[in-house]
Parts: sequence; structure tokens; C-alpha cells
Amino acid sequence: MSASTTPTLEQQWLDQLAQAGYRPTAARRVVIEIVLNTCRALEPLEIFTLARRQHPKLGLVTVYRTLETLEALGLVQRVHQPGGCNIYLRAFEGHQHLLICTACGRAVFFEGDDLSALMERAARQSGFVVHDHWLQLFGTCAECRAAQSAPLPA
Amino acid sequence: MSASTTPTLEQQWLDQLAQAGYRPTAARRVVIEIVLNTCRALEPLEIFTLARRQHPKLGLVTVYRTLETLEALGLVQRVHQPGGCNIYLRAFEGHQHLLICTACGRAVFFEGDDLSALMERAARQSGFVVHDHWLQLFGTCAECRAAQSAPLPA
DNA sequence: GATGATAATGAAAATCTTTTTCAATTATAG
DNA sequence: CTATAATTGAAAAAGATTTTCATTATCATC
Ligand SMILES: [Mn+2]
Ligand SMILES: [Mn+2]
Ligand SMILES: [Zn+2]
Ligand SMILES: [Zn+2]
Repeated sequence: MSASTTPTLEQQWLDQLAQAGYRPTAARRVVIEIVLNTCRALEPLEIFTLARRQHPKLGLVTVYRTLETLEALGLVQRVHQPGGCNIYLRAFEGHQHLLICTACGRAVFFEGDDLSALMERAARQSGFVVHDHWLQLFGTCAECRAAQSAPLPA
Repeated sequence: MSASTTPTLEQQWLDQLAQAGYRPTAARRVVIEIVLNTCRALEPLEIFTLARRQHPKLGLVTVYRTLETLEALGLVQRVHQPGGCNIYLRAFEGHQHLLICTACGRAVFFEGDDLSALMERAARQSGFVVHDHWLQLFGTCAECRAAQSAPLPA
């Protein structure tokens, strides 16, 4: 086997931080680890609570600052949901959109949407030049459907 | 001419309020009038500032409460934008989406999107049952494009 | 058009979230 | 190691929204 193993995503993010002149600190590591190991968008306070288990003297301010930095680097994104708009998730890679479970919050990425016809029609009818689009799907994930129909525990 | 004229939208909203047991007060009239006569989504504070010109003793709390009520009745909706998520606009009528000018905020409604193929594909790939979707387009309106390319005032 | 019951209002206080300040700590280059 | 600069966390400040509560406006009934 080759001696070079693929660096973990966490390491890749830390490398990107370093490359941009940021130092790889304990606080940043913990926040990054949590974001990368959670399949749903998290509020700063949730991240803080989880992170403190590994890093008890962490301050909430640092969570805010780290999210701001990661967002500026394009590694995380803010997600908008009916229940709140300051929740953070791993950023899209390329042109993707989210499908979010309204029961548990699980977020999955999908791609391959082609909205060009739609956007052209909207542009023609409105006189706008359309630059961008937000698309988000909501549904129920397989796990939540299974839990819903499962027999209640005795 | 017929004696019965079509009631204004403002009157229709006030009627809906009355029907739901709410009183048509001066404060509510002013907020409604502003929402109906503005072509972009507004923050509570903006509505408050505009409304005070007509109703100087209005309180900001009342704007919040009125928006809450109008939202509960399905007359206004919260709009999400990169710049803020607590801005309010007339609600959709039927299945519509928004196209928003990123320069001036102007919002126009459009309909006729067919995302069923897209949603089915996302559902199949993810194992989710898809219930709902958010779609929003961003662009530049004709007025803002004209203003941009117009010669500067002497 | 009074009157009493009830809804609605606005000022102030309370809450919650996010940002700023600043002294102490930590990472890095030399 | 040491000097330098970045980072951190606590506390304070700022902002946004909600709650509380005494006062005022609306409405149904007379
Ligand atoms: Mn897309
Ligand atoms: Mn649609
Ligand atoms: Zn789920
Ligand atoms: Zn515009």
C-alpha cells in the first residue's frame, strides 16, 4: 500500500484554516469535529453544549467566531428553516441543495436540479435578470417513518 | 353603475380580521395599509417607522403583534433573505414563489413551477418522503438595471 | 348615545441572542 | 526559549423580541 493516506475531512478543514492564516486551536478542532459528525444543521448554542463535553472551558463566543470564520472560508453555511435561521451545516460542494427531515432535522444533499427553464420563464414574465436561486425540500426521512410506524415499546 | 363596488384589499383584510374576532383598530389599519402598498418585504422596525407618520403614538410592540396576527390568518408571510429573515410580505395566493431584486428588494410573485420530477428523484435517491419545497429566485429588476446604466446626474 | 364587558394598546421591564471589549492565554517563527 | 501576534473566555454592551400591566379603544346591549 501507498504510505500516503487520504487526510480526514477534519484535517482538510484544519489545513484550509492554516492556509488562510488561522491557527489550528483546540476550540476550532472541537467545533469542526462536531459539525462534521452531525447530519443536521446545528445552532451555535447546540454546538457549544456538545463541544463543552470535550473542551469544558470553551466559550460560546468562540463558537460564534469559529462559525463566522468557517463560513467566510466556505466550509459551513447558514441554513434557513421554518424553526430558525441561524443554524449551521457543512457547506455545499458544487451546486447542491438540501432535503431536510421535518421530524428529526436530518439534512441530505442532492444535486442535478435543472431550473433553467423555470428561471427563464420567471425572468421573461417579470423583466428581471435572474442571478440565483434558493431551493430546499422538506420531507420525512426513512428512519423517522420507521419510528413512527413501529410498535410502541411495551 | 352597480351600487356594490369591489372592496379594496385593505377592506378584505379588515373583514377577515373581524371574522376571526379581531377588532379593526387604527394601529392595524396602518400596518395593513403599509404592507399592502409596499412592493418589498419589510422589517417590523421599518413598518413601525413608516406607520408612525400616520399614527404617531403607535408602539413597536403593536407592529409585532399585528404581524403575528396577520401571519396566523395567512395574510402575511415571513420572507427569508441573505440579509435577514424577519421581514414580512403579503402572503402567497395559492402556489407561488418569490423573485426578489437583490438591489432594491422588490419582490414579485410567480407561479407555474413544476418540481415534481425533481422532487421524485430526490425522494428516490434519499429514501425521504418529500412533503414540501421552498423555492426563491434572486435577480435584478428592470428599474434597477435602468438606474445602473443611466448616465449620472450632472 | 350612554354603559359595562372585553379586546387592544403602549410604555417599561424582562428575555434572548449576538457582538464588542479587553486582559490573559496560546501558538508560531526565529 | 523568547518575542510577536493570534486567539480565547469572561464580562459588558448592544439588538431584537417578548412579557407584563395599567390605560385606552371598541363593541354589544341597552
Ligand atoms: Mn439549484
Ligand atoms: Mn413550487
Ligand atoms: Zn428524520
Ligand atoms: Zn430592483
